[in-house]
Amino acid sequence: MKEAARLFKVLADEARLKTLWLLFNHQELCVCDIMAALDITQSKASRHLATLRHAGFVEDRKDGLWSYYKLCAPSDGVVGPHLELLRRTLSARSDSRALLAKLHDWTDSKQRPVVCAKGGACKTSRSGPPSRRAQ
Amino acid sequence: MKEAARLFKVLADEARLKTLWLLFNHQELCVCDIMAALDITQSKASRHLATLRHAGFVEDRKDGLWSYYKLCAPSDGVVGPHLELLRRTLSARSDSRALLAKLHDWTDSKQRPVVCAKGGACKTSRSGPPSRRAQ
DNA sequence: TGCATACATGCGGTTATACGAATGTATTCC
DNA sequence: GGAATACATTCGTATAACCGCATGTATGCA
Repeated sequence: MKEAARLFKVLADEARLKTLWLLFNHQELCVCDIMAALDITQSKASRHLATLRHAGFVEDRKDGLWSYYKLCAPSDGVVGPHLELLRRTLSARSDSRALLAKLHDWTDSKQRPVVCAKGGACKTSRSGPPSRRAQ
Repeated sequence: MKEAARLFKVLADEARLKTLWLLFNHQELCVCDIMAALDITQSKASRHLATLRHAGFVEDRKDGLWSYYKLCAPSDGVVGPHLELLRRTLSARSDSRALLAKLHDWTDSKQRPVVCAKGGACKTSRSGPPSRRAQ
């Protein structure tokens, strides 16, 4: 029962819900993707991702300088059903689609470093992972 | 999205989860029932019930001195599915059954004011609603 | 080797939450 | 009316959550 409350507490934050929603719709995302889509600072994105990771919602994978996050497999049966329900709940909302659109704008811009350099979304970085860069 | 976070925040408390669980299994309960089953103070029980009420999870009914709480009808479609999932999740847990047993011990004792007067569960009251009293 | 990048984390401040204790309110019973 | 009861609410406080800022760490690149 205490455990259930702990899990709900992790879900009780808008930034974390948005992050989960993005991960529902993408295989994996790096920290700068979350930063750009949610328009938040790097430390905030990193910390919320750490919270989700500690709670067993997501897992990370390091690749060079980048940390990629993705949803954990819904194995334990406690987190899984709630996430699935959350996914369906959010799917019907317009702000959810808007958030996805913002992420797509960002990932598109990552292909064109020039555009990104002029935009205000990226403060500390001006390009995505090397494998995704157009150059 | 912000609204979803707000609802999860209401669920992110053990006392409130326990209260909801008891209301899953009983048509309606008064504040002293929650106090006894959860072994918490009156102000704590009242406050958590108010939180659940403000969030639209439960509704209250006044009958003389007593306030009876029950679950709201799952009409809006946002709260309902999550509560149903919570209900099923908690059903499988042993501590959930223990909590129900504790409530039943209390309601039984309400039929015998003498037993309740000796117990430590009720601090400010020594009997249940008049309609349920054995005398 | 030196610098830039991507991310994690420690620190201090602010805000939100939870709590017990006490008080307030409405009701019932004598 | 007065006491007792059931509950709500206020108040002060302790704790936790969240955040920006700064720094630390590891990696990649010239």
